[in-house]
Amino acid sequence: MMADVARLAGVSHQTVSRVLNDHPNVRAETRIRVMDAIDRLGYRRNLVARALVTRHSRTLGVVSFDTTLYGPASTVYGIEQAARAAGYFVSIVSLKSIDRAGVRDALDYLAEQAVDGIVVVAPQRSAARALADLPAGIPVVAVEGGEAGDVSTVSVDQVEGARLVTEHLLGLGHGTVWHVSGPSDWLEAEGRIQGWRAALSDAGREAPEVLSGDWSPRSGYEAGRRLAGMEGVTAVFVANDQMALGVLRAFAEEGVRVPGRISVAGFDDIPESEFFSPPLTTVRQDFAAVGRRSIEVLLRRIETREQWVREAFVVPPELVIRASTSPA
Amino acid sequence: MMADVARLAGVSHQTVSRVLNDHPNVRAETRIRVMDAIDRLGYRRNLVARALVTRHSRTLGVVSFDTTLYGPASTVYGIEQAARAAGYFVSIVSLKSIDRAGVRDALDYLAEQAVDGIVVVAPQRSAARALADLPAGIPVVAVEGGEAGDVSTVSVDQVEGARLVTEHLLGLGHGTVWHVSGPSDWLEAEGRIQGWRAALSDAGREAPEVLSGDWSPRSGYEAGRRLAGMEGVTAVFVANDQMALGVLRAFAEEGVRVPGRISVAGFDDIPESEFFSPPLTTVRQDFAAVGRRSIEVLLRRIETREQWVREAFVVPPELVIRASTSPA
DNA sequence: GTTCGCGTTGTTAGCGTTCACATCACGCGT
DNA sequence: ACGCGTGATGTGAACGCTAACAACGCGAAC
Repeated sequence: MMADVARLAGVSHQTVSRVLNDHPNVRAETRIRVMDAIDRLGYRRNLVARALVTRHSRTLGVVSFDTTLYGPASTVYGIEQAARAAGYFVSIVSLKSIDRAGVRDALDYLAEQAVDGIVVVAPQRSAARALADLPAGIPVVAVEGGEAGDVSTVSVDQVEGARLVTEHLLGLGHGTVWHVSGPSDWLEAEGRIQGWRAALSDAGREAPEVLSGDWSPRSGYEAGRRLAGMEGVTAVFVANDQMALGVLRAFAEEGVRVPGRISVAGFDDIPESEFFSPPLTTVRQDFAAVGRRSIEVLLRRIETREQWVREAFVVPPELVIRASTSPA
Repeated sequence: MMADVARLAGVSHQTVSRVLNDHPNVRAETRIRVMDAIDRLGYRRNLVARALVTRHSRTLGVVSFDTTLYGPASTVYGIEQAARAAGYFVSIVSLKSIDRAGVRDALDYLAEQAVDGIVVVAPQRSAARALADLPAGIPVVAVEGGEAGDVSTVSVDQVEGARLVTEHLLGLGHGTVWHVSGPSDWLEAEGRIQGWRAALSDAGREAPEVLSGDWSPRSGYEAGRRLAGMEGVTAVFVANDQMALGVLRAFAEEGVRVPGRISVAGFDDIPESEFFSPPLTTVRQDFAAVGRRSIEVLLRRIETREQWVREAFVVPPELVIRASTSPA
């Protein structure tokens, strides 16, 4: 412990502390002597004791949902990188299902651990609602979350992304665009539906019935079977790339040529999309940027005790055009 | 803090502590009074102070590489679930590149935070080597790691998995099986090559030249182009599903029918594989089991101060046969 | 009726840091 | 020669909890 180092260096424990914290008022020679003692003893400061007195753990909590999926995994990755770069640890709680109680528990759990702040990746309405009753006093930022509660949010502009693909398809001359959506509880699913609807109505087209899936390739496959059997479908916007893969599979089985007979577009731009058959037109989300941004926002709140203003940061999506879409 | 609760409940702080720690010798009535005071005040104990005196943080560290990939992400997810179920927090460090220095830094970083134990997801030889010089005194378990250092390991039996696919292909009557491998620094890549070689040589066949990739769909695509141009290739075992997707894409472009002319098999069974065109024969790895098992091993080491024996746990892989492989 | 044991509760002393303040040496202005 | 400011260092307390032990009351056993 610190006292040992102090003894070996012939100084007081406080001086050792000063060296460790880069306090200016330490003579260069003393500093060297202390440093020397530190690595002679292989001393490593005890951050727990430090956290006790400073009341800062330099740990951030992250609550996320199924970090097995590409989106959340990438976001969490971005968060972790940014946090570590800023000298913070990241403690993760990954929920199986996001319901209000689950989120509450996770937040409590993290609060107990005395994290300095929390990032909640809350893509579901139910999760967003749980943010209404937060443990008091801990800064929180929501990623991909809704407007619930008194919390700043960072997210990719889903509406805009959906609008981009839909307009792309309409621009190719398709009379209308069908949509396979995500589960209705998800804010992202909702945003994509909104953008799709908006683009259609701006073009004076009527929105066809929405087919809905659960993000999984299988649900896309099932939607694809239905679409293949329908008349006059020439363009489909699928709410994520995994489901789009399922759609493509169903079309392949049914002998529906893509993009020959039906154009298909996805959302996310997972690494695989470029190699689907055919390569998938999709919307790229910069998850890393979202992660970075959320940490920025959170740290600003933590480090400056500034007057709190609720903000909503939006990261722009990017349309990636590949071979799965073509003129009508 | 605890004193407030004690005052409100009319007991000493120590009794509050006892209630919080489920100490047996507290009168039922007292316990109730204390509990009552606790949630009347919204009191939450300070785990930092607790950790300082108990010298256990109930936090585990996880060092992983690119948690964006399906395998690591799933493993980390399994680890987190298991750890939380056991009442431990999980602090994650996700490395961009795994070199010895990077792993060392991560371990140091976690050691400073006073984690009770560390799981290193160390699928690369260089990472495994870094385990040789660990911060002393902290229990460590390596996942997918090699035999380096004095560390227990938990992993899926790569050799066996590769053997299973290769035998499956040979059993279908293919004269030999080509292989697209992962990067040579990866232990998993090596294990898969080994199993493939073993199966071939057991069947008295010669192993063709290995094409090597970097796990990415693109590298699989490039290998696929090469294979498509070669004579007499009828079966290919690709070291992961993402690269297999690339291979399938290349074959589709070159007009090589799968499995008509060439059978293709992968490794991992990512959720997408079932919906590739054609659905991919592959080897399923139970990442969740690996995660759970590694926590079991680690906690046993932490909680019982038993004599330390190095162990290597192996989780069996499972062959999943789909439409991408057929008789020669 | 005294003693013993046991269940329950209280008291005190740290855990290893940092913070606030005290101290000391030294140089400078007057 | 004196006081005073300033930079370098030391001292004691505090952070909020648990461990160890002490103390107390009460029923059983002699």
